Amino acid sequence: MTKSERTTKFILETVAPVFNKHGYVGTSMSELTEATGLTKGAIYGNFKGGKEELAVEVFNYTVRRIMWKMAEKVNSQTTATAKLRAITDFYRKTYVKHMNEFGGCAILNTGVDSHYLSPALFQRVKEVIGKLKRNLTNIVKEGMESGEFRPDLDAKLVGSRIYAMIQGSIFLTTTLEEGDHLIDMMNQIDRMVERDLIAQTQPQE
Amino acid sequence: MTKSERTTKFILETVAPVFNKHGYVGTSMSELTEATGLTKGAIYGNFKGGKEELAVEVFNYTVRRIMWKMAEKVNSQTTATAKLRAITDFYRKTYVKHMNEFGGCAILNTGVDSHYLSPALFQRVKEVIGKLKRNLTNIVKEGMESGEFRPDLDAKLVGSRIYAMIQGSIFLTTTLEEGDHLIDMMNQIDRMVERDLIAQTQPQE
DNA sequence: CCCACCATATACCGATCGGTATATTTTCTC
DNA sequence: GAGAAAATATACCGATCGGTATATGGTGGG
Repeated sequence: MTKSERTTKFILETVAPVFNKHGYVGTSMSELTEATGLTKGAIYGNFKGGKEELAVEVFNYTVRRIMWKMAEKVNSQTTATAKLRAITDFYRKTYVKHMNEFGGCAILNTGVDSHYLSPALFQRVKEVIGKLKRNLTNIVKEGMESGEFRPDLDAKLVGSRIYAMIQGSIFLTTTLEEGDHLIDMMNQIDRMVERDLIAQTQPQE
Repeated sequence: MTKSERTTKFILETVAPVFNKHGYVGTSMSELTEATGLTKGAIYGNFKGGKEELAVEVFNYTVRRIMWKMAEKVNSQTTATAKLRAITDFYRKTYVKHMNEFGGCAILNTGVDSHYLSPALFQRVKEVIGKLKRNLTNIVKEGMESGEFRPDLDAKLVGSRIYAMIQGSIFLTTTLEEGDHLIDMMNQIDRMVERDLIAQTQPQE
């Protein structure tokens, strides 16, 4: 790994929480030079596309890192139930901590922030949300095919719903600065999986 | 109503969607003069506190108007079940349309946007969210006291949860530009009320 | 170890930022 | 309807914005 590659990575890492907290327009180049200790020459040298390209790459970098962590936990599970549980556990344990250090959720913040301000950035957010929704949907489908889940589910709807619940609780957690909201919602999702998704061998006890 | 009062109101109305779309820092005074057709002199004359005071008053104005509309629908109902249903109906019918015209949800956008950038604005968002959560919680309590709902509910938790679900679906709706997310979530909340909140006279059929 | 090249720093650009002092017009009161 | 007062327009402020051209310095290949 060459020196300049390390610099590029260093910029991405250092600048990510700044962008996340202050938003795309709210972050100035001078903030970035201050945060990194570098000069504009260095930053523009590594990101020729200017502020917008930098913001997009920062977003990609952040999302890739955190999604990788989640995928690791999820893929080590075999059943759909366990995978969904791994996801709620990830948000409960890993993601709350991440948000505290990072200054909130990049997807939520960037999604709201870039709308009407940076088409390129906004497009990327849409794609990432689409991917996360698809992941959830696929797990539900998997569960349906294996007989683990009820066969009459609308997998896409369930996936979207779970993701909306997650993001809603993230919004309350960061805005009210009360982590309970996320925890409670993850409990609620677990409960929902158990009651509405898992195929019940007998209708009732 | 004097002329200047009408001007003040005109500014608030005209400027509200601009602030909502571009955010606090993303909105420049020149955008506001352009949108209103007025000059800086007029705007600063009506809002001595400058951009931040204007943003706060715009937020208050917007929230008050939309919350009033919702309260109207809710207060015309007598039972807790009907009140919750009035709320989901409000989001389904009135709020989706409002967001289309307005450029999204002021609470979500301002909450994300003002964090780390405008303490005064952020504080107001927290207060408004607190109030909306409290409204929901109080309806749940009301239902518990009337015997309409199960007596063993954690009203505050239920209220928060419903609000988080609403906001999560709003985020997906505006970011993915697909209104279905909000509709589906409102259906889900209705279902949740019926199954988890309403006291069942017999445990099962 | 040297030197060519690439990365970073410096200095600077015009544009725009939020804000204000003052001139001018409009509104309201009597 | 005249005049005081309030509201709006105009002109301007220093600071900072994102971005760039060029000078300087450090890195890595031969």
